[in-house]
Amino acid sequence: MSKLPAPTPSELKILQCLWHSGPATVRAVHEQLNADGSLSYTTTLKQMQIMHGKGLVKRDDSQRAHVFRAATGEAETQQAMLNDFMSRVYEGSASRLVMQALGISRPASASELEEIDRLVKKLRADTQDKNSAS
Amino acid sequence: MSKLPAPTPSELKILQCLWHSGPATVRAVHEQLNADGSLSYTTTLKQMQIMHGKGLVKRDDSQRAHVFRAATGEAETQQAMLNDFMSRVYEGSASRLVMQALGISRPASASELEEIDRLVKKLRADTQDKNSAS
DNA sequence: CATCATCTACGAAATATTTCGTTGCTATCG
DNA sequence: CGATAGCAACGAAATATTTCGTAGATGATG
Repeated sequence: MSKLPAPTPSELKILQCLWHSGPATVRAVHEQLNADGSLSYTTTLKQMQIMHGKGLVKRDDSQRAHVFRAATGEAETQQAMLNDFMSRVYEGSASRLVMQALGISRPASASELEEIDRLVKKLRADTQDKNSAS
Repeated sequence: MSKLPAPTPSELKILQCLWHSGPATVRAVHEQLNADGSLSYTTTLKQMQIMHGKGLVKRDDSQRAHVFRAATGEAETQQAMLNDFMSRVYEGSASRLVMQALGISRPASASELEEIDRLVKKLRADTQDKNSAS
């Protein structure tokens, strides 16, 4: 149960590939990640071998072309990375992070804002509960 | 105007020191950042020299002990790092990031949630405006 | 069966990051 | 004035990340 290391930037790309497309061979990942062919096949292979060494991916080697799958879920990994990022960059203040995220880019559609609004309401209710309970 | 590189984790710690305490010497930064004395003075010095080379900090060397200050504002730097993080980890979806950030840790006080609520309302109003204007 | 394509494994180079020791300079104190 | 403390500069080691070439094994094709 030794905690997994955070994926590096290029490791993250591979994980995203596996999360979105499911278990895959090195070849499949390589072609999806490298449509332009700027990187060599062995680069992707090596990357995934390193990830296997770190425990970031699991490997089924019963076939000649090994099949890899992510060792952790996408949300779980994002959560861990977000926690690290939040404490490093925002010194743990979720609200400052959230406000900057909402402030800048606004890919947030009306329905997404609606969802955030609901979440805020719920959290406010929880806070209220805690305060009146203490 | 060549854009500045993102600060590395330990560079970020030094920047935070400068943002919070204002311009300071290597000595001052070192002692604040290293109360336990686990790192060597020259480590901090070298770090700050590298940062100067990258343009992350400005240096006043009119005194024997040079005085450093952050080259960019805290919010500006956080914004840039957040944009990078958001596109790398959440593939650009601010709302997913926000919802995870609000979901996990909840250092968000009632007043902070209030503020987020106001921001959401404002963004919703903007979206409304845009839709009815087009 | 011989050849060719495909796959894993391995070593290693190039770059970035973090850390420290040594050197040489300049004030300050006795 | 001479010793000492504090400072910047520099080189360099240790580690992590990214990339690639070569070698060896295995399966498919003619």
